[in-house]
Amino acid sequence: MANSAVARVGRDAISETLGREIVDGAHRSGAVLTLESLQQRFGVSRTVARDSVKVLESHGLLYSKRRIGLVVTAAKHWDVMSPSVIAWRLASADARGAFIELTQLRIAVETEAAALAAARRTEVQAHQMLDLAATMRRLGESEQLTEFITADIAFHRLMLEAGGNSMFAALADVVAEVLSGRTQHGLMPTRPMPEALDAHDGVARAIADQDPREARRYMEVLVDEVRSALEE
Amino acid sequence: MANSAVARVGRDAISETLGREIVDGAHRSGAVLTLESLQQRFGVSRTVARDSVKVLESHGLLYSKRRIGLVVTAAKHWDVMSPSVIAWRLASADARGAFIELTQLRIAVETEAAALAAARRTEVQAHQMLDLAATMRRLGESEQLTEFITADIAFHRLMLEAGGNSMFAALADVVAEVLSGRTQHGLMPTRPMPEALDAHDGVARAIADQDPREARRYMEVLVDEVRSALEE
DNA sequence: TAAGTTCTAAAGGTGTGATGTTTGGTTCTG
DNA sequence: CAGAACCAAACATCACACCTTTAGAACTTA
Repeated sequence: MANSAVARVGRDAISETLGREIVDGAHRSGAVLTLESLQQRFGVSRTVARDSVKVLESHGLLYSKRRIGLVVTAAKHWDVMSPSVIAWRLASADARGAFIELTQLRIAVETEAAALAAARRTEVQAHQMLDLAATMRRLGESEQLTEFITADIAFHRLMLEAGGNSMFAALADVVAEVLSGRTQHGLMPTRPMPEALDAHDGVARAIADQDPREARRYMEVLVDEVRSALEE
Repeated sequence: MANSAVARVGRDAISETLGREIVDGAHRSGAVLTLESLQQRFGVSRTVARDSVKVLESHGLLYSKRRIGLVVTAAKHWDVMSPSVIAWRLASADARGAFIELTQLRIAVETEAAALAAARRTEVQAHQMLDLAATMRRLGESEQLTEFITADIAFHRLMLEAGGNSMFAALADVVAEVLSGRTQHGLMPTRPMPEALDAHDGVARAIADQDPREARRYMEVLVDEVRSALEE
């Protein structure tokens, strides 16, 4: 039953492919596709083509119009906070731009998240944060970069979740992406700076002490470093 | 061809209804629906039922599993930043909780956005911001609350867009929602405080002056007010 | 010539029946 | 009792028919 003429492809793969193409600019805003063309191209039935389109449509990448077809939407209407769109942008030609925007978002959210975490953290979370800060220091000073980043990600995720704001928590994956991407984008020294280690410590202690103001202050230090790295 | 037994309902209305129900907790995490049950309930064909499900699926509210059906996802997996989900949450029983989270997000993003706008604004945007700040003062002092809020929304939207970060710009609608919702949630005095007017002025001037540090400082003033209102 | 009207065909929307595919459960067997 | 074999449920996909909307062409008319 293999289709020899066309690379037969699963349902998700189609929206995945099209999503990447649109975000990548392969189809300009206003460009028109048709279900028929998708059926041809991917060798699938109308049902599957429509399913894929539905996904893209609900992320705002296109909309379908009778008698016209599938109209690609301008970037300003994309659901740019959705994990799928973020992933597509990070895989696009403008990955760097996306990365910078994500970093700016992270910077914005994390100072507030630190303060929130200080106000809301549980006892267990407080201990975990202190532990992670200590781990980061140890790994950072012995230059075990991979393990360091893992701990760093866990630290930030925990902090974002401890604040009790689900929208902040939802950014944990984004932050993880940004943190592990920093090395590729030359935004990270091979050896974590002592100031950064101190600041992580400070944040953890402030959160444990339930001191939002202090937590914010230390997080500002971290974030300032990232900002200046961004401006190079 | 009207279906008399069941209230026949359009395609979008179904995902809308189900989305609200799930977000509202009417279907717990792990609950299972079937396409068949949706067809029955809404009096639609499989095609339409599947379309609706696809939308919910791409926002992470459920996933479909063979031999099982449509499984409602835990809240932590929802695409909580997507405009649809935000709207559903704001229409749910926990609207207040959603509103608070959105406000926290707004607070987080806007300080950073002010600084970004100062760095990136065009000449035209600088003038518009100054104008809007002046308009807000006039309307605020004459207690024209409705018009004031309109100007307020325009001000914040412009600022968010001026920074050039598409993720910040995407929050403009959310911020608009929060700003106009403040009155309903008792987070806003009937007469804008003079300090708030001054701060808006300050932000506008700093952005016009391309002074990120100052823009951030004034925005902090605004945001501090909102924070304290939130803590009551 | 310009403006309005009618018509038509293109493209998505919806409905249905048949068939494929996965997979949780059940039953059978050694 | 463990594991293999089997079954049936529910979604996945396909094919096809028909409905609905609507951009644009053709046509009319002032």
